[in-house]
Amino acid sequence: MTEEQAKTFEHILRTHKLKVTQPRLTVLAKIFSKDTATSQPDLEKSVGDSIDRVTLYRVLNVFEEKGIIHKIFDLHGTATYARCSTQCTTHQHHDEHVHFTCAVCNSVYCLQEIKLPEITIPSGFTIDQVAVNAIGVCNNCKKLS
Amino acid sequence: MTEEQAKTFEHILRTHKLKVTQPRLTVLAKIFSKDTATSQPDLEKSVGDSIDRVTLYRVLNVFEEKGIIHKIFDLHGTATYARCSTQCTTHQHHDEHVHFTCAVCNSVYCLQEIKLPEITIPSGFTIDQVAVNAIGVCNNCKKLS
DNA sequence: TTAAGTGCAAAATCTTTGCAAATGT
DNA sequence: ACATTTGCAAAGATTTTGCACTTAA
Repeated sequence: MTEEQAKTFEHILRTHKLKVTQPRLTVLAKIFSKDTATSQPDLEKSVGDSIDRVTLYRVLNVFEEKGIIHKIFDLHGTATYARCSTQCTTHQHHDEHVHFTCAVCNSVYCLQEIKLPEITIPSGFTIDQVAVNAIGVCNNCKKLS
Repeated sequence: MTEEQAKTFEHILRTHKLKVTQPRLTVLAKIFSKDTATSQPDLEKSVGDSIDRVTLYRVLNVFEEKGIIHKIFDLHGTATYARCSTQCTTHQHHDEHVHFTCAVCNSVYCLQEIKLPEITIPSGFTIDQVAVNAIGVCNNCKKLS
């Protein structure tokens, strides 16, 4: 983690009235370093025993509550986490972007740049948000095959 | 379960080379009686101890493998199950319809009649299927509020 | 100083596996 | 009769809770 990154992460934490601690900085670095969502198991493996399993759960939960990250479930129902767009606030997520899940490597990509399709629903229903998950094979896995 | 329904369910099982057993008939009846997907916990509660928990898992898994039902994860990552459309075959699911998840009652509706939007993805990626999940408040919960 | 956060132990869930008994065909 | 399916017990995995110790502000 560079000096500059550390500054950024510290700022994120302070903005959300969270104390700056090592576990939190580590988790932020892991999640923000990738353009794909990171699964709980992957996070757990990558932090090793530098962070207690329970602490990891708590850090992820508080980040989600504060709107720093959001949770997406992959094809197997495993929780994965990705950074929120800037508009996210506590208890008010706006993750209205398309997710792409690779069926090979199971990575979840947040495709911010693609605009959401229009959905029409039956009368009597109201829509708060639309989650779109395209499932296929990603760039990376294509190359490998 | 009416005589006629029993016939239908027996036929479904035989078609997929599955033996006709009480647990399987019960689960089929539960899932097919609703237009919303049924969660594993709900199923478990509603069958009580007429079916062993382990058997329920196995029945759901074999139904999914055979393409009789499909699995959808709700907002909390809980597995829910709904009948497959007729085109589903073993290991070849075609659940390309829109799901609507009610944020109040957590029900998952399969909206077969609504056509899928077009999605464009980055180059190098290929799409196999698109899962759309509209999240909001359903008909039922609207009335109650 | 002190409220917030962490780590450990332990509990509560959720899901899978192995195997003997029961059951459908 | 015999392969399939079930139920129980037990293991494995995942997530939560309680509480004492530590640490950031």
